[in-house]
Amino acid sequence: MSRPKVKPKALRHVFSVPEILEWVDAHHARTGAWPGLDSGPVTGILAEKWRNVDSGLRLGLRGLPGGSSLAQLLAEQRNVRNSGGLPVLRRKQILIWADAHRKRTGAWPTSESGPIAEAPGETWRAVDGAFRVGVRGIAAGSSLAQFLALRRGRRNLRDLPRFTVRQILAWADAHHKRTGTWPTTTSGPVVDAPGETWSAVGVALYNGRRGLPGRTTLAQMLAARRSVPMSSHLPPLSLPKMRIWARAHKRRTGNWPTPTAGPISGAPGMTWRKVYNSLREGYRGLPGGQTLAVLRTERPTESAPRPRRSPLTDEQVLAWADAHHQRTGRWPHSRSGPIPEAPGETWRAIDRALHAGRRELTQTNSLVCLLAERRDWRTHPYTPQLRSRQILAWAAAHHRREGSWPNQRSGPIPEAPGETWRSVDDALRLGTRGLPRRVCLARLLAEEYGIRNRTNLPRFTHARVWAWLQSHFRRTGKWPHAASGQVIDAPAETWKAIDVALRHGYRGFAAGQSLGRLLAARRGAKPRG
DNA sequence: CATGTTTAGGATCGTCGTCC
DNA sequence: GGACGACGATCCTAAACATG
Repeated sequence: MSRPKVKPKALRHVFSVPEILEWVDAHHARTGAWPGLDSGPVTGILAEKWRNVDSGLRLGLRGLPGGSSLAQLLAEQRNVRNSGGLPVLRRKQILIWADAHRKRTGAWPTSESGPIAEAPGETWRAVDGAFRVGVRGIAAGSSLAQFLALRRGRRNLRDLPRFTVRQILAWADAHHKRTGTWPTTTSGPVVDAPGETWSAVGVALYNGRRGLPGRTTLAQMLAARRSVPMSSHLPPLSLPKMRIWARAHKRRTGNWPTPTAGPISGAPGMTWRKVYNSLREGYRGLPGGQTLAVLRTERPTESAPRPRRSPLTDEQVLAWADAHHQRTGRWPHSRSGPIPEAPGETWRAIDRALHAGRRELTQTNSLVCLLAERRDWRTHPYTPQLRSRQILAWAAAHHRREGSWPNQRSGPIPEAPGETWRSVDDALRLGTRGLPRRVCLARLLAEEYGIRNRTNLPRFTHARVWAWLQSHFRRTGKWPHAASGQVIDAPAETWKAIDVALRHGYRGFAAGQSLGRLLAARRGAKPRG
């Protein structure tokens, strides 16, 4: 039965503001931090705690004037941020900061943009938080992204305009009218829709984004709705016809055509870039490996008999590939250029030789295929199919090892070299690599193992919470509060989480309540001891 | 208990590299 | 030129954390 010892009044130290500031500075010099209420004893003064100093400043005890606080003193005298008395954020001021950020960096700020250069102590995350939660004079229910979209017309990733097939066709028609060609996914920005690109349109069509059904492509759509021939089914190009185009170009401009010479007159939709690509890569019935130069000769040269090339072995090719991998950190592919270890050889030549089974190499699809088989290197066509069962087994292993379930940020999967949790999550979301469509890792784990995640948290109801409250009271004889830890009848829930949900309006509750208020109301309504 | 800030992680968009 | 997986960047909700 020890009672707290109360020091006789006469022995208590009398404080003064300059003296407190001395202690404050000493504390800062010693610890690098400013003292707070929980900083314990004040060094240099016997049995005084910072909490006592604060009380003195607040209540006007021990010779102090009162009406202040430790935090307020630090804010006024030492310019320390006081979370209890932060200045109101003005929307106009935020716009000035945002404009300055954009001028300096070329981009609008986001919540990830860190400290605000023009406002020491402030961060973009805190500003975003103020918009969401509604603090410091700002109404709740918005966000930095929404604010900048409203006031500066910035595109908000989470609120992008929906696409419709009709709209895309109208843009495509305008593109066709203007340029004489139909757009492709590499056509750059959509002129009639600022901010949009044909690449984004293509991805949205294929993956079913922004209101589109998905699983179609720009080329398929234009083939079906505008009778544009699909590039993969284009008729062969004939050398004589291309020579006629080239001579006409020479007559008109004085020069032989180059890949950048633009559209070909008399051949709607055709460009010199397309001709060049087809010659080089061997599309549309052409052999490949040629340039526009072949169009300059009058007669089809029999392309100078190819010098017979020395035989190779798979092992030799693999050794060069290993050297390339060692040097660059990547495996070579058909466009990796010359091979330094083998003067005169290029990866393209090797790739073609492998394809044709020439030069005594084992015939295989390609260089990539050889590396996939012999070096266990994974690339798109060789990415293995995935099975939900396999993914669940990896997840269970992760859980055994880490004590937590994996999510999209969990990094590589040790059981599956080359695989990451992100790549698995992407495949599940898009329904690729043999997986059923439109699931995600979190939902798979929820459905198969009952693992909670942020989007499938059960809703709360007042009735259920009231039942938990009564049960807690029956078992412990006390009513729970926010710090009471786990809910006995629902071990996955905490009283803290329930309190926060009541306050902010999460998980089915309306905002503006609290555990304490709920309890008071219920007990008032039906007292139960 | 109130106020304010930060973290964890789920969802979405768009670009890039590389293959055919 | 199209396909398609990897990846970075964002934006959002829910909850934890920090301080007074």
